[in-house]
Amino acid sequence: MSLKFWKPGTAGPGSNLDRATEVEGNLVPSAPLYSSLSIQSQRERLPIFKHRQKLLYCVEQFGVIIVVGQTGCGKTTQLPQYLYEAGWAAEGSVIACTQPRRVAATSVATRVAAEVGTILGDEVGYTIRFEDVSSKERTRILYMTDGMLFRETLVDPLLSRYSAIMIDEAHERSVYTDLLLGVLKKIRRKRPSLRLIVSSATLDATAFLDYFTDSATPNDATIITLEGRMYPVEVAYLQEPVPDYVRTAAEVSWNINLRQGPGDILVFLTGRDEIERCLDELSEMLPTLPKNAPRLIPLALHAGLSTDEQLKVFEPAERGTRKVIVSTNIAEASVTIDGIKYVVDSGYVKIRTYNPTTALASLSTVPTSVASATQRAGRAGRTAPGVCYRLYPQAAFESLPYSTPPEITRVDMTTSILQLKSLGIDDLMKFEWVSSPPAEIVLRALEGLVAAGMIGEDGRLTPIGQQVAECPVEVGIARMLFNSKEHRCGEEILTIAAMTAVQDVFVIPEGAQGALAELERRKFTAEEGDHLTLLNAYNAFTRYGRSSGWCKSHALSFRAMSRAVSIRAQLKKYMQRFKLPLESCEGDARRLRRCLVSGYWRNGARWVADGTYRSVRGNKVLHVHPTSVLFTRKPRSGWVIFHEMEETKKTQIRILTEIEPDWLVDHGHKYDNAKKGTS
DNA sequence: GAGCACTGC
Repeated sequence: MSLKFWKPGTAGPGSNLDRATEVEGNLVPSAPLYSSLSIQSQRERLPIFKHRQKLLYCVEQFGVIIVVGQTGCGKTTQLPQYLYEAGWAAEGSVIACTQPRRVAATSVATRVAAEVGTILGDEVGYTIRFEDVSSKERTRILYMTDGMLFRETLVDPLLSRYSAIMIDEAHERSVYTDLLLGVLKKIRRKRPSLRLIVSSATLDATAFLDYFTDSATPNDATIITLEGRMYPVEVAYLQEPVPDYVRTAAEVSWNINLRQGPGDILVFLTGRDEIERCLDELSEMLPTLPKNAPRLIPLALHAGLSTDEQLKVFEPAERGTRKVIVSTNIAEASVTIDGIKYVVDSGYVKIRTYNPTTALASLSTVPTSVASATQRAGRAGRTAPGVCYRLYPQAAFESLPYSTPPEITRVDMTTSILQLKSLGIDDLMKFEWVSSPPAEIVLRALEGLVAAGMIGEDGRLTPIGQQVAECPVEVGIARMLFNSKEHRCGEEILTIAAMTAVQDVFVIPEGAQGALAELERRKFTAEEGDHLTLLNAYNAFTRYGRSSGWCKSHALSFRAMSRAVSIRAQLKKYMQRFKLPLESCEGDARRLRRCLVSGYWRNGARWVADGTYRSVRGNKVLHVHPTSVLFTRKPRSGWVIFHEMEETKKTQIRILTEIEPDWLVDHGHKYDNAKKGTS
């Protein structure tokens, strides 16, 4: 092991030597809130406090304020309170603060309610999907997910109950952040009294300033930079690139353990596979660990783990031991672990991209960005000065893109465009995007919406399109829900819709446990395919008391199943609102499958002799995903519809159900006639 | 015969 690092000196975010106190989206609840200091003096010690007057002045003078601040400056908890104290929530108006993640919205709201001295849900509350802990009359500061606020624009296009809206973590550029910013710019033209605060952790924030500054509003926006509260992080690069960063990551972690002082290690890799390989490498080396070295505790962290397994990474390392947490990108922003002193960064990340020509989503491993590498390094400096080892040469760092392309430029836009149309934004090319999605993606989405009958030839929403836009599901699934009336199977379709919306229902552990899990899963297997298998699993879950113990013994994810229950309850309300009957098909699987075809008819495929399928549209070679109950079996009719298609090493289809080819032909005719205007 | 970055409504 002769890896040579050199250190170009201290870099990374911030360098203020004070303990970070900003609450973030932790999996674990934050430590006890206050010790001896009063709430007021705690608040006054935050770095943001000395900018209070300036911030309030800017909110008076400008319509849009871009706030650049590192983690720990207190912007998320303090800014809404400053506005509140200055009277921005007078006369029943509300100050909103959006977060990209649910945990962040709830934990920050809890913290702020304590600071304000109110019960959560009273003056300070939060709104996330399935949970509204706020009062329409009394809540003045409302934390919410950005998706929730975007949804609110569908009901109240001017967001008239808000006096000020803070879009937090805007640098993450989630689809909803981008849609919201676009809509908010439009709203501010009609309602200039609304104040907008865009908060971002990176210096890239000038892009937001440019976005809100144009000839129509030349002096409307300003930018304020706040200092963070982070310890310095030293950055070291490899002198030469390495062929296998997984192996190198294990070796570097090993050397840190031998040569460096106390502190846990956080390793960034791209996926579960790499994480397991890295942990294997470390385990193989463990027997050779010198007696005087700290004992290494290797731990995995990725979204596929159960809550229990994820919580393990938060347990403090015992004396004489050191944790090595090998993680996906989940530890970059979603999960914060204290006590990390060393970060090992592979420099790669897996991102989803969407190819509108083939309508294929794919997952590919790409180099990270400068912004993301900086964020990763910062994970070493939360509680003490740290070191970040980048497993690539400095020259490679310098050639990285500044930031990862925003999500909106690389995902299927069907649902987003339906929602924008519902907001009355008919000319999508005139919509002021922060970053424009590629024209091909927009066109592809429009074409799909026309084919599904959501948009008419005039480019406007059809009556059913208007209703579907309100449903929080994909368009195909919504069509299926609406068509269940005709097929008299609303009860079952509702369950299937909910189950397809959650991923990773079946838990498959490694090794022998995995084989046992496979046997458990077979108990739910329906001959017709995966949709009915999911239906069986859901019905069994509710029949046996919705318990986590039952899930564990049947290889099901309790988290996923509980989510399905919530989604089903939510969708049920929409079905009732749209007067869709909740009839049961009474075990008539044929009716159920016909209804599935009515939603998924564009996703038809035909079995061929080598065990693969050919797509009806495009004759593409499709491989069945190994989780499918049809993975090993030829469907009797030779035809299936599938829920989704994704490109990994091969093009795979997930969640399949056997159908009769005539049913597809039926829908083809209907579509054709609709296009010709004869039906 | 074999696989899944991360969110969100």
